[in-house]
Amino acid sequence: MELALSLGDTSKPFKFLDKTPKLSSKDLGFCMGLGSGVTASTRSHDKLGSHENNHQEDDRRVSSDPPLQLVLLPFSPVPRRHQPPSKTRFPWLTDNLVSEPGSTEGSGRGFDVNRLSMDDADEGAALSSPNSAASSFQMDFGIRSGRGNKRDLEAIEASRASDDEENGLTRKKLRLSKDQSAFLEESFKEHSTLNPKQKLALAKQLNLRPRQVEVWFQNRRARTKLKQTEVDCEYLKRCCETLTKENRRLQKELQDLRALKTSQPFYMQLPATTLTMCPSCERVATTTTTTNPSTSTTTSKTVSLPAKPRLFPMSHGQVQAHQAAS
DNA sequence: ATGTAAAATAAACTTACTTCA
DNA sequence: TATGAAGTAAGTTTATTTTAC
Repeated sequence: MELALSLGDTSKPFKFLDKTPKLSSKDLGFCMGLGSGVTASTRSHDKLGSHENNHQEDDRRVSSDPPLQLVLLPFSPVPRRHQPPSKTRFPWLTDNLVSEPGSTEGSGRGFDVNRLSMDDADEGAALSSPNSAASSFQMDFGIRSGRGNKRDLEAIEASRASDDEENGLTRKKLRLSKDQSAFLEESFKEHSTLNPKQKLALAKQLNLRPRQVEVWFQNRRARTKLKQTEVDCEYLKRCCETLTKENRRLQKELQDLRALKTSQPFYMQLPATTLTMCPSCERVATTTTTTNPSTSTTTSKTVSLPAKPRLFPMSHGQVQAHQAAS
């Protein structure tokens, strides 16, 4: 049994899951593939769900079982490096925001990361407004005088703390405000990873350091993966229960058939037969093993049958025909 | 209602690895 | 081919919040 996880990156679907459901760009969902197969090689540090670097290995998978795929919400397409950004309703998540001269996109938001060099921006997000995190929020992130809740005040403290850190004082770890978190969540729904420009823009927008935004996304991805793993475990548990039930049922059926066999002697002459059904064409192949008493050798032959296996004993005529054939 | 320890959560850090120029 | 920068996943640490008592 093989489990593969895709945490939102449908740009790189599992190669062995050919029946990946098509998701629209607006779909929010996770993908999980479940199938049996053999991996020719696995990396020593094989990471759960880290499929993006395993394409070649995926290509070598051998599986005849139809895969099962679980789609969960929310889906978050992951833009890879050097991949063109997908359409987004977050202008700060597009390269258009900062690149095209003459472009009006992003200008209305009141920031343009092109004005910042990499270093300037990196430091600037934290230093832009040393003592007024609230007032510097371009999008008015909820820290309003007189109404500030606890977390809002913490956000102010966070800003000051980052200043302290950069002044060489002890860094104090503080939580982001609800609005900041919500904003980051919305961004995460659009892109679970950020390119540097997006990171800078988001940091500036939220009055956070780019490093804080980066860490938040890293942690968010980890949380997503953890939750997905929990969901997967539950799903596999249910699969296991179902298969256990089926196994018990088949064992009982086998027991019944054996009892029937002892009560009807002509069965004694029948060789042991293994039925195998091709999952694609649904044709049944039987592998019949006969033992020659005189030579004590075992011979096998495979017979393809057009129909599904019969669950009832053959008629007397059929038995005779079978014996004649063998 | 209040205090406190334990558990849970989330921000930040470290390390190992991959990709790419 | 070697190398360093950049980015990410995974694991860990630690500050803060929540919960149970």
